[in-house]
Amino acid sequence: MRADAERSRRRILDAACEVFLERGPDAPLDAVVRRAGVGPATLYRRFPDREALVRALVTDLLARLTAAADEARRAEADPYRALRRFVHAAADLRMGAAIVVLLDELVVDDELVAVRRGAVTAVEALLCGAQEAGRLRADVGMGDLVLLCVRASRPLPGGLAALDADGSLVHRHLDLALAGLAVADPDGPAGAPLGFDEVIAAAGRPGEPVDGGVEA
Amino acid sequence: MRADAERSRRRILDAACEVFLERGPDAPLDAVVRRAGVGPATLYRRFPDREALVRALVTDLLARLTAAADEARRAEADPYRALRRFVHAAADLRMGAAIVVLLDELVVDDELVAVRRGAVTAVEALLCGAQEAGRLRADVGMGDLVLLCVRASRPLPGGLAALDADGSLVHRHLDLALAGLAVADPDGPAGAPLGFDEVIAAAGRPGEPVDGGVEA
DNA sequence: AATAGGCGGAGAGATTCTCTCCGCTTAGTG
DNA sequence: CACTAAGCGGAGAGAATCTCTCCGCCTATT
Repeated sequence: MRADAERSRRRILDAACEVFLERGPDAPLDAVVRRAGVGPATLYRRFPDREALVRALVTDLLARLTAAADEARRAEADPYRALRRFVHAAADLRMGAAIVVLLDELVVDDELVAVRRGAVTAVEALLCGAQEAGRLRADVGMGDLVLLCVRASRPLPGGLAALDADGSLVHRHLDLALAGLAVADPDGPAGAPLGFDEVIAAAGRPGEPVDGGVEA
Repeated sequence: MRADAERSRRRILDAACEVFLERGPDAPLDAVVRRAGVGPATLYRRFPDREALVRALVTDLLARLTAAADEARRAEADPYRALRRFVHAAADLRMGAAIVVLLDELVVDDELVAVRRGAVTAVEALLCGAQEAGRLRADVGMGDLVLLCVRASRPLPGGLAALDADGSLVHRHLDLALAGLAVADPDGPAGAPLGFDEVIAAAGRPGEPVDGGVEA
């Protein structure tokens, strides 16, 4: 693959990540094109349809996520610090996008299951490590962690996004949230720990129409 | 105003709140109409244009928010519990919507400034109370609190929304996050406390085009 | 029972989105 | 340096969506 083609591909994926994050998985591909600063033809040549783009984006992100988890595990001896390092990296990767589009827009084929399992395993190792070391409360689950990342990595709505142009606020708020996950418990959070499986289950069925309201 | 008209109005405002929250302030009014289960004419009769709808929604939400803050203050003797009660109420009100649309879509006239000041004052009282009582870390500001509420009260993207159909997860995660704001500090969060004024400033200018990327 | 105000649906006109064709540009190769 | 094949952006057709209005039926209120 030619160098400029690879560069275009990267720009499109990055743009798609942001756009889907901001406007949801149904965002016009037109918006992706504009954000990426490429011509429409370039997108459609590389990704024949929306599904192909989404799939490429998701597998790309999951792979990078797995790599980040492994890196964090290697780089930090203390399990809590490792988890923390990973969570910050995940925020930088805009992990939320992977999850959100993964969820309804795609039929989960074997390849996707495999790459997803890889990511989950790597992150679980971090989570369990921190818990076994007694640094993380026992009543939080993978799902809580994932949702924390999803919420944190979404860009702020509207003009608020400008507040975090350099991405430092995300990290501040992640730290605050992590402090809540650490053992130090005043009352403990309401409800039971949320597992990853429940998240997947919610994601399983292709996003039922959300207009709902009063149908028939 | 006739009873059914009042009911329609309420349904439209509720629907608009959800739709703007999910799809951003540029969401088609068509979608609001569908969600509300009313005819298009009903919306346009009540709110001549998008601006009128947004304005009504924002003032309505800010008023309810102020009421919630006062109620929390009265209902709980302990300042930290009062703050906590308020934050949960704010999440139920989908406070995020008020902020987001307030921010770029509207010219802030005097009425809006007044009602906003009312809300800010009420919430500040809660925050300062909890801090003076030594129950809340001193290095968090109004902006942090507001952004916490904004993040927490947004519906989860895509199919994840189904996870929290009954709204209980929001409260769990708010509790976790609040625990992070409480004094118990392992390291303290990165960065300086975020004030409310900075949030307003970010919001001040009407949402510059976000497509950006490579212009000129 | 009368009536004024309210309601939803159909649809015109404008806008936006998807996707393709085509002539120019650029990266890799000998 | 020249050649060539791959890549690129823009213009634009056709489809889809969105905004907003007219109109005939319905239903609170007196």
